[in-house]
Amino acid sequence: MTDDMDLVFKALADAGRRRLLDSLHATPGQTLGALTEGQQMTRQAVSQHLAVLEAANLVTTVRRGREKLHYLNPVPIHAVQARWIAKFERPRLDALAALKIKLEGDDDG
Amino acid sequence: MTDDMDLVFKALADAGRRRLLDSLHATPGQTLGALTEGQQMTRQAVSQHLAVLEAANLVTTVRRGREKLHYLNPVPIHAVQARWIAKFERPRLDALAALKIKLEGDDDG
DNA sequence: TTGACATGCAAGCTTTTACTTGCATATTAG
DNA sequence: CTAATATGCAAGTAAAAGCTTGCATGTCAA
Repeated sequence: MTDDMDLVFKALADAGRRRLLDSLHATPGQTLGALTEGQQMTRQAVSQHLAVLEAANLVTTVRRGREKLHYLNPVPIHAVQARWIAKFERPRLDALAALKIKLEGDDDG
Repeated sequence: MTDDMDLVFKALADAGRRRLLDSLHATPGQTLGALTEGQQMTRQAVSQHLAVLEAANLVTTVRRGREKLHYLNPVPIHAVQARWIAKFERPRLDALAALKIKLEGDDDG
């Protein structure tokens, strides 16, 4: 019984896939080839990661001839935030987290 | 190189572990035995899941004699929200997500 | 101390995940 | 048509995850 939320969580649980989402966030509509260039993976590996992201509905694609354009779909990420993360929020933590980010630098592996 | 964020994402990528967090959110300070009762897993399986959650700093423990009390630590969840999810937010989606939750019911598997 | 209770440790098994290699299909340009 | 380009499919391999079983350690109560 893998529901939709579970697919999203599992899709996000890989740094390579999160990097692909970052890349699509920065540059929407990239092809498989373009996405592969920014990664240290073969084209096939990237393709399989994209399939996972598509299954979780985090990425939507449009075919254009022999190319496949990839777009980030932020809705599932937002659903995770609204339906799951919000349950665990405590009011004050926003400010603390912001400070922590400032001190640490804002990168994600 | 698994950084802190990656441990958190991976820890959250399992429905059983998310249920444990839910349980600790509802009832803080539960022992391993108490947490096991609400799950369809053996004590050892729950113990191993809790170890993953502890490694990600999502759960903090206090020893009390022969018991070990478990507490949810919301800070890493908030860090994920603030440092990663926030990047993908689009202003209007909050209202839409709230409506979607209302229509679907608010459960997580 | 002794027995019951709560948790810890570790080996072994099964399933899933991540990745690679090799070939197939589809599209565009000349 | 033909060659180059862009992607798809599938089998195979290696590593990681999830779970179980069996025994060990530590604590409390009588």
